[in-house]
Amino acid sequence: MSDINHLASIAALLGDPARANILVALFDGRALTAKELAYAAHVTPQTASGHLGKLFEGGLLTMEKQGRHRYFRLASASVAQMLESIMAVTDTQPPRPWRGGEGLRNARTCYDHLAGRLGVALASFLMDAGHLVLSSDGGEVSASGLAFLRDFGAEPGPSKRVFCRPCLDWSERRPHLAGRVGAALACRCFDLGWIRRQRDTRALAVTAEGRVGFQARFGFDASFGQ
Amino acid sequence: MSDINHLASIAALLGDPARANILVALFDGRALTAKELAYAAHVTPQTASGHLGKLFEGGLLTMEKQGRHRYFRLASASVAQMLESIMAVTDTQPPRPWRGGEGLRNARTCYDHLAGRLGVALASFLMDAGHLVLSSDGGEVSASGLAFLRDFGAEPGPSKRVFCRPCLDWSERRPHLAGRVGAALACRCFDLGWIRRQRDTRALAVTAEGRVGFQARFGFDASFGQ
DNA sequence: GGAATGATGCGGCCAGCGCCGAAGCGTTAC
DNA sequence: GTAACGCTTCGGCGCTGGCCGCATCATTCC
Repeated sequence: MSDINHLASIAALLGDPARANILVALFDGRALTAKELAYAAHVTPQTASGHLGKLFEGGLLTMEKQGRHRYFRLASASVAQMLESIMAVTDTQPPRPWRGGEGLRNARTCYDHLAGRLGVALASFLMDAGHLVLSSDGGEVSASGLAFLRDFGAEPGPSKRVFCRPCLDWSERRPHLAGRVGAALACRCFDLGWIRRQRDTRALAVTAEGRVGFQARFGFDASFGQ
Repeated sequence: MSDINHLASIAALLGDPARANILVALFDGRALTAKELAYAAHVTPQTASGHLGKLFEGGLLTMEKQGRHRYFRLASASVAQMLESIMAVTDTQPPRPWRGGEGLRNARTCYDHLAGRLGVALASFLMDAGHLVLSSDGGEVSASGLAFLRDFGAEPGPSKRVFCRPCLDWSERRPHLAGRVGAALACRCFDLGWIRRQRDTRALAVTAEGRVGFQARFGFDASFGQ
């Protein structure tokens, strides 16, 4: 009883377009200020402030003050996964024409890991090389995969068995690599300067070093025909 | 742009208490009539009809006419997973006192698999016996586990590698067994008559045969102290 | 055919909520 | 100190949307 109302109240928070825009803007895991989020949601700062208060109250966001700025970010990975699962539903629906930018299709972040053609290409390479097994239900990194990741500088952690969470890509409709392994891989690619975030979009830019690096290490052309 | 509005519209569908009640009532995968759902949502049939129309229009439900009845069920497993992930968020939040029935804590269905103490106990047995490895990120059935399941009559499918999706239990806070394997296991337990659905609740009843069977096969007491 | 039942359509009521303008508070910059 | 900036609170407007009573249609039972 009470928890169903709680479910509904959480969902109602996501149900307003302005708040949905705010959450999606934060979906890549960054922390943004109230003003930036107001811009992202296409509302005035006052209105955004109200929404942010509700989202914070609802436990979906965390906030930290820094001088006269307030930085907001998603409260946890489970919030990101919730957004992900809703996007999965919006996508399994009538094949509505996708009018988003081509940049988002190529490469984007999905909270803490990589998605789009880049994410799928990475996962494909690892699978083809026998480093990874992935299905819709789960996945696992092999011994050779663990060595490969370690050599690449993306050690996923100390646990003996390294499972991964697959994440169905809404643009490519193929699973890509999420979970600890996906996060470590994405983090390393940022560190190497292979990919860079862009302003005002979740789309990622593959740098010149990145194109060379992905070709050399992972054997695919990260320009995706551009 | 357009897909964010779509996300918001889906979330708005879940954001109304009456619709949330309808979806949760359908969460165990059964098909229910419009009247039953009106009762579950605590609204009149007219109101429920409106809600069902919206949910159907939004692609969250499927409907089939049978005589003068209309049976509704969740449109897909991805809808169930969406609900699951929202429940996960509602639960990772302030440790609000749980006022639900004790029956639900013991055994319930989670769309197509088993949850509650029963679900966790099953997963624990399989893990202790070396039949299953499960973490928060993923899981896998071992060769011995595959043989065990086959012998039990719950063959999960022909694929060489059998991964499982873990599902964080909101009452036990431990992962239990979802995905194809979880569904096959639950299905077999129903077939054997070990568990039975109850009216007007997602809670399951463990039958006398079930208590004997779970004790013999899985080595735990399925009465859970009752 | 007639009555009962399940489901839907319509009209009207009303609460709730999103929105912005104006004003207030706190911090930073000069 | 003064000004600029970021953010929040308050108040009022306007509209969406949930709810039910009543009526209608379709199906089944007798």
